[in-house]
This record gives sequence, C-alpha cells and structure tokens, in this order.
Amino acid sequence: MKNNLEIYADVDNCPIRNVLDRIGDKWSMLVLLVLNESDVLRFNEIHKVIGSISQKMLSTTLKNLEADGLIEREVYPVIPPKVEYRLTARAESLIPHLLSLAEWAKDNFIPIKQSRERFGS
Amino acid sequence: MKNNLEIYADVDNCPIRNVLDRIGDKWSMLVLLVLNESDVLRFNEIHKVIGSISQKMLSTTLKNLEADGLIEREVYPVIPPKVEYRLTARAESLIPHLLSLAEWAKDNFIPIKQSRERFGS
DNA sequence: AGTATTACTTACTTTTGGGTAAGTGCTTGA
DNA sequence: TCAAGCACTTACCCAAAAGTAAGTAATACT
Repeated sequence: MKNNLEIYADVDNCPIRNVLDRIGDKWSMLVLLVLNESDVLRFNEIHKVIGSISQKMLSTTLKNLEADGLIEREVYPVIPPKVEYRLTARAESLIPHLLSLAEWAKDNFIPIKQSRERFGS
Repeated sequence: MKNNLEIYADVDNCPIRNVLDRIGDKWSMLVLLVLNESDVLRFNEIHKVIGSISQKMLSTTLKNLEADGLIEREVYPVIPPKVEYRLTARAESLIPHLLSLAEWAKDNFIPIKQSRERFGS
C-alpha cells in the first residue's frame, strides 16, 4: 500500500500532481471550459467573457495551456493582429472529467458552504 | 452563452472555482486519496505515508478538509493523544471524480511532458 | 497629425502559500 | 529525573503567484 502511495509524494514524477498543478491554478480550468463552450475565441474575446482576469494572467495561462498541448494558437498575419484559440483533441478528452468535477462541485456547493459556516473560521 | 459563462467569473459564488481552490491546493487531493486507500489513519500515519508534507501543512490541510465536511476527525481522550481521520460520505462521492481525473493525468503525462519540452521555455 | 484596434509584454508591487524549526502539554516507562 | 511519544501550534521567513498600470508595434481610418 505504501508503494501505491509513494508515487504521489514526488512532484516531478507524479502525473496527478503534475497535471493538477496546471489545472488547479487560478485560471486554467476556467479558460478550458470557456473555450469548450465557444469552440474558437480570440484573445480579447476570452478576456471579455471572463471579465476579471488580467491581460497578463490570460497571456501566461494561454501560454501554459499551449505548452501542455491543450490549446492551439492560430495567428493571422494581419494588422491589427488576430489570434484564435481553440481546444486540442487532448483537451477535449479532458473536458468530460472537468465537467463531471464541476457538476459535483455544483451539487455540493451549498452543503459545503454550510459546513464551512458551521465550522467557523 | 455569455450567461452560461458569467457564473465562473465570480469567485465567491462559483461552485467550481470555490471547490477547486480547495482541491487544487498542494496537499488536499493527495490527503483524500491517501485516506481513501487506508480507510482510517492517525495524524502521524498520514504524515509518514506522504513523507514530504510538513506537520504544519498537514494540520491546516486536515482542518480545511474537515471544514468542508470531507473528512471526520475522531479524538480519543487518552495520553499520548490519539486522533483518527477518515473520509465522509461526501468525500466518498468525490473520490471517483478525482480518480478519473488521476487516470487521465496518468494516461496523458508522457505526451504532456513531451509537449512541454517541444514548446521550450 | 492623431486616434483606434489588437495582442500582447514589461516593470513593479502586493498577496498568498508553504517551508523550517522550535515549543507545548500530558503521561508512561527507564 | 528525564527522555519518549503524539498531535499539534507558533513565529519567522522566503519564493512564487498574481494584480496594476503602462508601454509597444503596425496599420487604417478621420
């Protein structure tokens, strides 16, 4: 059993930790879900839809997702610039898991908030 | 469609953001998976199994999970102290989603690492 | 000549997460 | 008398995450 668990401890070689570090950051999952609903979006469109994200964070989040092969960036060499973002097949295979997690979150949101209140600070 | 997405933007009222902020931290998911495999564990047992977690972080992680109603803390009034932790039914309903996410992570770990290398920086 | 548009970057600051090391309280056993 | 065991807490520190505001490049439109 311990062997079974040891894998989790090492950040670099643990797939779950490695992937969750990315997905679990402040904006990545949100951007993936947004792109999933809209098929294809430009930088400023994502920015407007999310609203509260800064340009800087959107830029680095998109870069990270692209590095992981979860989104594709298509640049049109025009002026003013035009860049389109869409999910890759890899991301599409991830989406169902995110959605099922999101559904659990929705179903359990109220009771969890109640638990937190009961627990106090 | 915009209405569909607006919900994600507000941290306090978005279930996904709210739950993922907790699950997505450095240790919570790991502790849940560890408890899932072992049924019931004491503080120092979890500490030993994970190995790399500090007592301080284990303590706050357990406190947060308890506040969310995901683990139960049972205190035996003996000396030296004895405290047992186990998953609640709520956590058990979450576990399958975490495991399916973990499986996706395992399946996609290699290609993702390759993507990252190809991408450079 | 000046403004708008688009997709960013850069410099700077603040906030948060998390690590380290030591301390606490109480009892049992050597 | 003193170390050991357990489940923590506390004080302090550091690095990374994230926010703010401004700047950039190139062209078209007025």
